[in-house]
This record gives sequence, C-alpha cells and structure tokens, in this order.
Amino acid sequence: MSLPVSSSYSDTSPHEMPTPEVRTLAERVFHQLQDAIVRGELAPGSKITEPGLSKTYGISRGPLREAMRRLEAHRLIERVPHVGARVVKLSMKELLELFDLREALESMAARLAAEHMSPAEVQGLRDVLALHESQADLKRGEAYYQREGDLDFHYCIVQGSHNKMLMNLLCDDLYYLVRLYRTQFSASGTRPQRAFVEHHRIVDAIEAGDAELAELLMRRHVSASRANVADRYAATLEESASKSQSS
Amino acid sequence: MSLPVSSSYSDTSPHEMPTPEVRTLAERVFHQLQDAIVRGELAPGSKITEPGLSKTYGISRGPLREAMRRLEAHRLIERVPHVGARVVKLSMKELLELFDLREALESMAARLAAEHMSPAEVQGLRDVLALHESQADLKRGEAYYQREGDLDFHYCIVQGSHNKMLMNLLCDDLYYLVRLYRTQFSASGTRPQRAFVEHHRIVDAIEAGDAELAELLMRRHVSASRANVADRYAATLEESASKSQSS
DNA sequence: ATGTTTCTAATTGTCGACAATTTGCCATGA
DNA sequence: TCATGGCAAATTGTCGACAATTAGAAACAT
Repeated sequence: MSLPVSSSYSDTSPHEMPTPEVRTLAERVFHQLQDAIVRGELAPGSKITEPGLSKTYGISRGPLREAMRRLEAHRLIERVPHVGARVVKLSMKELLELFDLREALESMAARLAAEHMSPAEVQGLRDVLALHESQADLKRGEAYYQREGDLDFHYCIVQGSHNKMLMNLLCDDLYYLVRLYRTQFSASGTRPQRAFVEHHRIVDAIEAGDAELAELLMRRHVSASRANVADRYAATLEESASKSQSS
Repeated sequence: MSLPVSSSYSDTSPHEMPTPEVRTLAERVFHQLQDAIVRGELAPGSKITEPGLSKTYGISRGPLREAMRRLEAHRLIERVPHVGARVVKLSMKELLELFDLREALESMAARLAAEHMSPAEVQGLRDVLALHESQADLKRGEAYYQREGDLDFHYCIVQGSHNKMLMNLLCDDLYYLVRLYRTQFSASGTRPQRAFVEHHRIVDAIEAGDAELAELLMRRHVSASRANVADRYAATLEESASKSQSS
C-alpha cells in the first residue's frame, strides 16, 4: 500500500477551472486521467487497459472503471464492450465538426452573455483579457499560453450566459476535446494578435448589451479560428507530401 | 438464478431509434432504466438506491453502477458522492434552456442537412412525415404520437446533417431529456397542425438545398415549440392559482 | 506458401464481501 | 422547548476473485 501515486495533480496550471473537489478515489483518478489525456501524456489513439491503469494509479479496477466511464461520457476515450478502451483520436473532419458546434453554441452564449452579464462580470471578463494579454507580451511566440488564455476567455463568456445547460455542454464536454488538440493546431502567424482584437470587440458588444452584435462577432471569431486550424492542417499535408516527394 | 427480469424491453414503441444492441448486462439495464425514466415510471426527483435497483433487476451492484453512471452522463439522473442518486427534475427555467440549446443546434442541423442530404434521404424524410401524418389522422387528439413523431422528424434532420458530433450531442444527450418532458408539456391547441405545416416547409427548404431558409425555419419551429411549452406552463400556474383561490 | 482452426493468454464483465461515509434518530443537557 | 452530541442503520465506495469473451499465436491442412 501507500504507492507513490506521483501526484502530478498539484501542478495544475492557473487556468484550471471549476471545482477540483475530490471526494472519492474514482473522482481523483478521473481528473488525473483527464489531465494526462489533455496534456498528451496519453497519446490519442493509444490503447489503455484496466489492469495497466489499475497498477499505475494504485487502485482497484472498480473505481478505475468508474473513472473510465466518466472519461467516455466526456468523449475523451472510446470503449468497445469486451474489447477495450483507447484515447479518442479525432479525425480532421471531426475536429472541424467540433468547431462548427462551437460556432453555434458559443455565438448563442455570446448573445445570452450580452443580455445577462452584470457589470461586475463584464469587468471580470476584461481582467481576464488584460491578464492574458500581459502574459502574451511576456511569452511572445509561446502559443501555448495564448490558447489556454483563449479558452479561459471563452469559458468566461459561457459562464456569463447564465444558461446552465449550455455551460455543462461546452465546459464539461466540448472544451476538454478542444484542449486536447490545442497544441497540435494552435494558432499561428498573425492569428493570436487578431484573436486578441476580436476578443475585445466581443467584450465591447457584451458591455454595450448589443446581443446581436456579440453573437455575430463570436460566430466570426470561432469561424476564423476554425479556418486557421484548417489552414494549418492543409499546410501539414502539403509539407508531408513534398517531403515524401523529395525523398 | 434465472429471474423473470420482466423484460419490459421488448415492447418498445416503433419510434425506438438506433441500436438496441445489448451485449452486456450493464448495457441492458441501462436501456431498461432509460426507458423507465423516459416513460415516467421512475418519477422525476425520486430517489433511486443501488440495493433497490439491484434487486429489482436481479443483477449485482457492479453493472448497475455502470448503468447508473451512463444515465448520469446522459443527464437522466443526478448523483452526489456518498449520498445517492435521483431522477433528474428539470425546472421550467432549465427546460426552456434546453429549448434554447435545441434552437441553436437544430437550426445548424437543418442548414447542414440542406447542404448534405442526398435525394434518397430527403425521400426518407418525406416518408416519415407522411407516416406520422396518417397516424395523427387516425389518432386525432392524441398528442402522444404527435410528439414522438415530432422527435422522429427532428431525429432524421440531425442524421441528415452528417455531422457526427452534432448527432451524438442531440440524439444521445438532449433528446432523451426532451422525451422525458414531452408528456407533461406536449403540444396543444392548433400547435400540432401548425407543426406539421412547419415540418413540410423545412423539408421543402432542405430539398431545394436552401440552407439559409432551412436554418431559419427550423429556428422558428423550435422557438414556436418552446413558446408553446412556456404558454402551457403559464396556464398551469394560473390554473393552480385560481384553484387555490376558490378553495 | 497460404488459409484455416485451435488453443492459450490476456482483458473485460460480473459478483459478493468489506470498509467508509452519511443520515436520521434518540438521548442528554441547557 | 430547543440545541447538541453521539449512536445505529442504511447506503455508497472499494476491493479481490471468478467467469465470459476476445485477440493473437501456433499448429495444422490444403
């Protein structure tokens, strides 16, 4: 007993969001696995076995299965009866589908946020923006922080919608998937700067209570982000094609 | 052993959708419980205990917990660690939030369906419409069939979007919740007839490949449905108010 | 050499028992 | 009478063992 358990759970980034709140073994392992997957420590597509994880985390298969079931619910792993589970691996088609979903849901969130956010909440939103902007200044070129900051921004907007169902859907289900692929296809070129500008415009619209404009701007923002990912993917394809040609 | 198990699982309505496909105990119980909840046999808000269900379905707590976990993932029950689980009970606010989500997601589905559905698929959609219309003729006044038929229609549209993520979200997560409350606040007055007309207009737009129109019509359709539910709820409130006044 | 079949090992599914936590009740005290 | 503390029952969380199923390898036949 008393495994090291290597609590890589304390060094969560400052971007960690709601309630870590761990009252049960299954819950803790769920968060640990979620973190491991999102960070890429468990590669997309890799197979994970119950005895393996059971040993790794020093728990029995009972709570582990519960954790895996929750991961499956969040679409971070895929399970097949009697066969096993593997870390989800989105195709580019699915990744773009995910962005389409975000476009529909987050534009709705922006509209609701413009209608429902309190002045205090708007101020909090501006603070988040300022914080990440300063971070981006310090860490120029580091796309990682930019992307995490971007998600923080979107997370705040969704919270501001005051729509519990929407919050659950986006924050609990979709954003973890987005984070899974943020490193692979993070923003590039002039996109980070433009994203910052778009963020500010969106907050302006929300502060002005202009729901329609907020919705439109958010739709464009997500759409532009999607286009950026698609471009980077196309570039990757081109690159690998020319490489295999030259070799 | 060899419990009766009272397979109330065979008498599913013709509206039952994708793959019953039951390869494991946990899966079967999951479907049974899902059915029981959606049908109202397990009342919203009622507490469910593991030993109780374990006896009822004649299985051990292991697979039962797995089934419950899946129900939780689909938001049909809510669990609190060390306390227990109860059938979800949506407030009117949450139910209306659900309609807002549907509005955003299904209008998107309609747009994609207009862009991607094949002629054969459109024909299938018309068949579904015709089928339910004839059923409505036979069972005039029976709102039940109308509502189930309505969901079948929406289900087909979502399938037609060819967006796997969207299909999962709507069909696996949201529609079961909608079904849970369809009996309580089913369409009333002239709403069923108008819904039929709206369905046809939507299919027309999809067949014409007019994505923008299909999106708009679907948005209005869901919005009208939402308004109908809100009206019925307001009427319920008024009624109970006048009743308590007169008594 | 290739395709099929069988068998073995590993993994998942299921079960019953034990430990930990919560809830409600009851007694005790102010 | 009400508040507080602790006790007891029930429920949930966890564990290890056994059964069922699958995947892969080895042996065999064609």
